[in-house]
This record gives sequence, structure tokens and C-alpha cells, in this order.
Amino acid sequence: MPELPEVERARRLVEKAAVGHRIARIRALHRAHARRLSKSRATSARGRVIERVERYGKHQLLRLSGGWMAHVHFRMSGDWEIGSTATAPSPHARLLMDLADGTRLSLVDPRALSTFTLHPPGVDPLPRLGPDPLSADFDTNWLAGALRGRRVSIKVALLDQRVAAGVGNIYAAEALWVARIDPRAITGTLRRTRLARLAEAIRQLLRAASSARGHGTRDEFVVYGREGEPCLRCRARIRRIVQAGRSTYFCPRCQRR
DNA sequence: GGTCGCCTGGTA
DNA sequence: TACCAGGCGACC
Repeated sequence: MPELPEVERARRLVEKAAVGHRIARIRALHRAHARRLSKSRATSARGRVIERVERYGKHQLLRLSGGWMAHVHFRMSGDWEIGSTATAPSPHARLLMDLADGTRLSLVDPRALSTFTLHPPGVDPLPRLGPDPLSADFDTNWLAGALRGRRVSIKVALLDQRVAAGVGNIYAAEALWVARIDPRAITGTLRRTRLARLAEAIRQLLRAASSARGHGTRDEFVVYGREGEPCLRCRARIRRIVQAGRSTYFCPRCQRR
């Protein structure tokens, strides 16, 4: 269930297990991953040291010696599992990165929608991303500027990674509930005071989720996944609608346009 | 703007 | 058996 807090947790895990270590071998176990990782690409990573593990929104960048980079995205169901080359890979392991010291990083992903790509020096594999909501760059000014003049519903805009890198479907719904904003509200029409509340809600939710040891079970969410249940603020029934093909949960009474 | 495809698994 | 899933890029 990787939203930004889970990706950050995974990043730390890999950082601890892998930084300073040499890659012995990278192997794709699933054809979707094999398609993106040619044999020669995989070979070119052999012997390289993992120097840094960075996160940009939900993207992970492993900086390797010689200027190479591995770009990882968990999509819907990916995660890192740290184990040993001596044991059999888990059933849902899609890609294995074996280190020289016998540590094995497994990209486990039941749905196999995650991506792992290797890039030679000089290539920037990241798409254009807005500021990380956990960083100081993300504030009301930024949000107001990023949304100015746009005619999209606020929920859809929040999922645009150029607006805020790392906000996913769950936290978009949660933040809009906290800020009492109807997810169907048109971005350009929202007043600055409401955007300030929204920016603060996003920051606070992601910060809290990142420091919590839990990893986001359903009942930690106030609106997400609660169709038909009473709103925790006003007791009206939570509604589920579809926006841009994704579920949106909100309270039709206390979240206003 | 919306819809589809990528993939598999869990649940009604 | 059908529908649903937290992402995202390609397409109309």
C-alpha cells in the first residue's frame, strides 16, 4: 500500500541495508520487469556500489557508482523486502538485487505494476514533479500558484504529481475532508484561506503518517473507504463517487465547494 | 476533461 | 463470476 509515507519507509530500509554495498547481480523474475531490463543493462550494474538512496515523491532513485541510476516506482502494490541470497525468493518477488555481502533486495509486488529501470550517466529518469509536501517548498503560495487558472476538480488536481509530489488517492481524500473542501470544487475558484487549510492538512497528514510506525490500515482513515458510514464531524453519510477513474470518498454535508 | 491498459489477488 | 484496488502514461 505505498503512498508517500510507505515509500519513505522503504527508502530508509534500502538505505540501511544497501548503501556502501556492491551489486552482485540484478535479475527480473516477471516478464513485465524483464521487458524493461535487458540482459546487458542488468550486467552493466554488476559490481557497482550503491552510493545513495533518494526519494522524490513516490519515486526512488538509487545512485550507483559511475553515475548510473536505478529508478524504482512501487505503483499500486510494490515494496522492498530485505533478505538473503541464501533463501528462496518470496512468491511475489518480481526483481532481485543481490549484493556482494549476501543481502538480497527483493522488489515484491503482487500486481506486478511496479517499475525498475537502470540508466547510464546523464539520463534523468524522473518525470517533472512538484515539491514534496514534507519539505518546506510546499506551502500555500506554491499550491495557489500551481492551481491558478486551472479548471479541474481539486481532487484530480491533487493527484497531479506536478502539484504535490507524493499525494495519492487516499491522502487526497483525507486532506480534503480535513480542509472541509468538496472534492468536486473547481481549483481556480478556491479562495486562498481554503487553500492554506488544504496545504496544512496535506503536510500534517503526511508528516503524521510518516512518523507513525503503522503502515496505513483502513481504520486509520477518516473518510477513505467509508462509503455509507456517518461522517465523523457531522454524521451525514459518506459518499463515494468516481473522478478521473478513481474512487473519491467525501462528506456531502460538511465538505463545501 | 475522461478512459484504457498494464497485472494479479482479494472479496462480494 | 464480477468487481474492486492506494498509479500513471498514452490515448481520444
